[in-house]
Amino acid sequence: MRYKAGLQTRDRIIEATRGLIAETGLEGTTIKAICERAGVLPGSFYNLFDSKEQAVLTVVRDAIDAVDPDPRHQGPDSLADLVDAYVQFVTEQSELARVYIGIAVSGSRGHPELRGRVIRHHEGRVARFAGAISAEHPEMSADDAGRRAETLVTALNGIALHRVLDPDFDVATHARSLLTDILTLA
Amino acid sequence: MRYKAGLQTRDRIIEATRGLIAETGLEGTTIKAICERAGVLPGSFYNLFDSKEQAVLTVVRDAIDAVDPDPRHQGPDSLADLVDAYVQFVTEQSELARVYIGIAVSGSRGHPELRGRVIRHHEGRVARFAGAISAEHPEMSADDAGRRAETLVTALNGIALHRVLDPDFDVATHARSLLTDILTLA
DNA sequence: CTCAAATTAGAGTGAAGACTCAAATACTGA
DNA sequence: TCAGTATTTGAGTCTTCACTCTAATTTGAG
Repeated sequence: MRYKAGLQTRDRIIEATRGLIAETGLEGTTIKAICERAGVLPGSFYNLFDSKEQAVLTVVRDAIDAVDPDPRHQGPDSLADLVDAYVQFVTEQSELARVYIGIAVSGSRGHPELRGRVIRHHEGRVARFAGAISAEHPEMSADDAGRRAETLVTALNGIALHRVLDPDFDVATHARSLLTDILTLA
Repeated sequence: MRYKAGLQTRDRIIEATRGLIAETGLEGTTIKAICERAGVLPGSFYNLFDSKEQAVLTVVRDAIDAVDPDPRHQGPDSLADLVDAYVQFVTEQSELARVYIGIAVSGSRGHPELRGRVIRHHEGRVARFAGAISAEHPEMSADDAGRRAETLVTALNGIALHRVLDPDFDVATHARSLLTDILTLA
């Protein structure tokens, strides 16, 4: 992979793999299908990847990262921004969202590394949401903020899950309702 | 399947299939694996089922039904009861919960019947939750109750999803928090 | 008890899967 | 330009899958 032809081919293979995982799941993601979609022959595939698994894991890792595009950014996000970012991810990158949810359920089996990665990622997101909640509701205890953050993030994943099932599901509206409900104080 | 030996064998096959789907996903659910786990040979399997798919679909339909064990019961459920029932399902029948969530994501592809079934089932659940909310909060508009019910059910599925990832996740606590938050009026 | 039907045994089939390899071709640094 | 490496080709291997088939065994109604 030193010539640009190789890099381009690699990109096409990754793209084809991502599309197939999103559209047909791991079941339909065969070497044959990947190669056809990428316009490549098996030999080329194996010149660039050690195994099918390697290509799949690359796609999955990208999907996990895409959920939260800027994890290092420590700035003071508003809660609404965080929620909107997730809504945008779920609706605009629905392929990756599908991969993310799918892998969270089934793909983590046999891949403890992925499971750990998803869980750690989730914890990071909860922390960020908790920070935003605390900032906007200084009167709330840290414990309470953390609990609400965890509930909120988990529930948002539920919304994403449902959207995978029903493409017409109104993600934005429900996400905002959720936010309002969870932060309405008695 | 007229002799009791056949019925027992059928039960063992279904049980084995359910366990395999939950533990290894559809990927690891092969005829060989099912037969080994059930203590049966392929010939017996195909004497009782037309195809592997038939056995899998049987398990999946059971899982969907188990989410809401008594859908006809029109009595005045309390919201807390409904939530508790789901918590109980998720924690005590985690195998079926895994199957349900897994199928919601990937298994519905290529099986429009299943997708429709899951969505209809979801709508039924939302209606039931909405009824309970309205009963407990007569001052709330029907629209508002419906919206909150949809958010609640979807968020509960998110909790179930997370529990599939992390067996230590405290489903009961989060489900109750969610209920409180969503029904706290400004 | 008996016999037809149900069930089980277990080797075998064809298709499809992931992956390999040696030869041909394309690319690029020197 | 050209030598050497990267890339592509495409037929081929080996494994596993779902599923079949025939013969043997078990069941239970009459």
